[in-house]
Amino acid sequence: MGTPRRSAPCPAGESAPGKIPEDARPSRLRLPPRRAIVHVDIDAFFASVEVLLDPTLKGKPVIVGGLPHERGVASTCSYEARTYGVRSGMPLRRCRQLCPGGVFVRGNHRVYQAFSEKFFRILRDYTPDVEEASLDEAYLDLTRCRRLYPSLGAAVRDMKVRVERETGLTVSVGAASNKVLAKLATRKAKPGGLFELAPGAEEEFLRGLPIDALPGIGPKAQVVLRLLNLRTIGDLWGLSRATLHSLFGAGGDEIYLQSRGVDGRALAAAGVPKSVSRETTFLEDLWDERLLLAHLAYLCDRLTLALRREGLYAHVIEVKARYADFRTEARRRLVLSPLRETGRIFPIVRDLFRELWSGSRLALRLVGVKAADLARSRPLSLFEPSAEREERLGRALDEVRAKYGFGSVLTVRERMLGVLYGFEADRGFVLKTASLTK
DNA sequence: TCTGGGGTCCTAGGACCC
DNA sequence: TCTGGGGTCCTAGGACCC
Repeated sequence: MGTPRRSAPCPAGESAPGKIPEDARPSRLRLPPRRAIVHVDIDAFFASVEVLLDPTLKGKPVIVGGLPHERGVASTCSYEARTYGVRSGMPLRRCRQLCPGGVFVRGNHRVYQAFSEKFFRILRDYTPDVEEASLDEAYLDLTRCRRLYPSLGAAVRDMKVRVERETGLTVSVGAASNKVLAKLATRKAKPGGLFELAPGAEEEFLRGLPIDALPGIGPKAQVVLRLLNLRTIGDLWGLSRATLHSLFGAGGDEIYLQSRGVDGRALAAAGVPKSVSRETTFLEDLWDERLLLAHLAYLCDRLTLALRREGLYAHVIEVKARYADFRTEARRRLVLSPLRETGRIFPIVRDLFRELWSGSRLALRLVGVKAADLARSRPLSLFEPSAEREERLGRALDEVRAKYGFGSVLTVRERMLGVLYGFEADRGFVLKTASLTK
């Protein structure tokens, strides 16, 4: 099996709070040094960037994710918006109800990406051991760098000041002996603070935290735990590992260990991604097969653009559909020779889509395509001239679209399928099959 | 409160092979 | 002939995270 998502039981290695479970007790003979893990999180990232781009938004409730009449949710909101009860993940229409004066923006991922790159460049000045947990979230392992810094605390404060000065964004920082404790420390530091969890203070720190603060406990697990009348992390200590395992499978073992502050995970190294996907939720449900296929062709083009940019080939192609009633189905196919050309991927997508959709013919609210089981290179023996031609076509399209926008040029396939772009002043070329009703 | 987009990992069942 | 057990691959779906 792959690397565990959360902590692997760490036999000898973790400094942990008082209630160390028997099966996770470190060996007495050789205690490795306590690790120095720092978690850094940009406060209200997307919304804060929007305020930097447009200073008149400062102090206003900013909600990033879309316009309030659109289908969608808030991906980030400013702290001002949070005072109205708005939260990330909340449907936009609900946000507007709670906060009618809110400033709604669609957001610009490319700009966020650029800020994120700057953020990580600064962090890497302090240690090479940096994990990119997301665009706005990082773990640093300063254990190996201890001797470089007279005081770890001073180094972390210096890093925080530099990030804030050079990006204009505020960050929250947590420091502890492992990842889960550092992340929980950051939660306490928010917004904009720094919290260092002192050795020996872990048990008291964890005891009173709400159960949903623990990574890995989502909405479903919360329902179960609430039925058991468990509200805090301390309450979890009363459950045996076997009980948690029977409730949540492998995730239950992680909950057992992490609720006790035990987490032996090393920082994840950047590597080949596992999958790349592109999907769209339509403004209104669609049932016209021609339009749906046209949109899938467009998504294939965006997908292969991403594959070419990252130098990746796919062994698995997947199509996803979400019905008007929100049920979601997917079909995938394993291909023997790895792909990244639209001309080869789209026929597979079309077949999978017809297989998927032929039965019910309910209207669809979403379609998506995914490339998985990715590899950096195509095996030499499978070289085929037609693939080479497709590849060149793809690269040429990338260049034109980089210059003039995605909708500036359509492939023959897209024309035949009826892909339709329009030009909108504020957004450039916009796919019209996705917004037929407006 | 009609519910995004881009990811990761886990689980379960069936096919297939020995 | 009336019946195995284990391992692995593949597919589909779901929980969770930001």
